[in-house]
Amino acid sequence: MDVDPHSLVFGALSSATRRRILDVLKAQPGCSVNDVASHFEMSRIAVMKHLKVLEGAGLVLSRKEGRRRVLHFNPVPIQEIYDRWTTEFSKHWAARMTRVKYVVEAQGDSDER
Amino acid sequence: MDVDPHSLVFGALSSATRRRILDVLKAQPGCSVNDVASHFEMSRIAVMKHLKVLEGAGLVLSRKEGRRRVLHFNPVPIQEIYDRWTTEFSKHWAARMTRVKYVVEAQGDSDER
DNA sequence: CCGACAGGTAACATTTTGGTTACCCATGGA
DNA sequence: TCCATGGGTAACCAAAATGTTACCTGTCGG
Repeated sequence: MDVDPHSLVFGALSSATRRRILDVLKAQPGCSVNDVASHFEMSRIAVMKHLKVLEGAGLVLSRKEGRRRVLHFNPVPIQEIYDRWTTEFSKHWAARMTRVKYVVEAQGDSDER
Repeated sequence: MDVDPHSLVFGALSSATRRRILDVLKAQPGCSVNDVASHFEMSRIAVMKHLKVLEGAGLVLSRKEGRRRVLHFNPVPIQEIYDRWTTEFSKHWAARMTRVKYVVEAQGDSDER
């Protein structure tokens, strides 16, 4: 995994567990680390590490409140990737569909992997 | 990294190298493995492994043509994630911006990471 | 004040990732 | 035919990711 923001966000989202954590934070904004951990089988420490990855990608915002850490989902990084990739891929989408269809058909008899 | 399609696509995109490979395939559709490898410092084998990851995520389509392997970028998996996440996050975006702003301001004095 | 509770660190084990070199196979051109 | 070219596999290695347990720190409630 690299250091640029894109890689951090994609890397964070590449784990089903972390995406589930985001779901929890969306459903219960402002909840604590233990609140999140209670939804998973793994140890609280493992959840904390996932939270650190998510926070490093900017997908989670947190602050200490007394002895609790208050967690919030932050959609902004996703929105940013969204905006960039829309403009970048929009020219490929409709235009490419025919080509992709051709490729898929043409490889019908080839070796798959 | 898990096995579900989402994780595969996000995982594939989490590497700047692999995103650059996609750029090459977008610019030179139908090019060969060596064509791609010529754009990078690393060995051809390393590039092939990246291509395998991309193909596993459905982002690259390939077929054998003589002794060459012909490569194409496939935007469909990104489009699918796009569609799903649009509907899933759209309710959070505009609505959340005020909350996020609040959170950011409120944590102004807290520890950052 | 003191114990329970929430969180954080450290050290460790295991698995996955990302790269290498060495070697093999197939094909296409002279 | 024969060899250069493109591709593929195997074995190996270092580093990073992902989980664990053990232990420490700070804060809230009684």
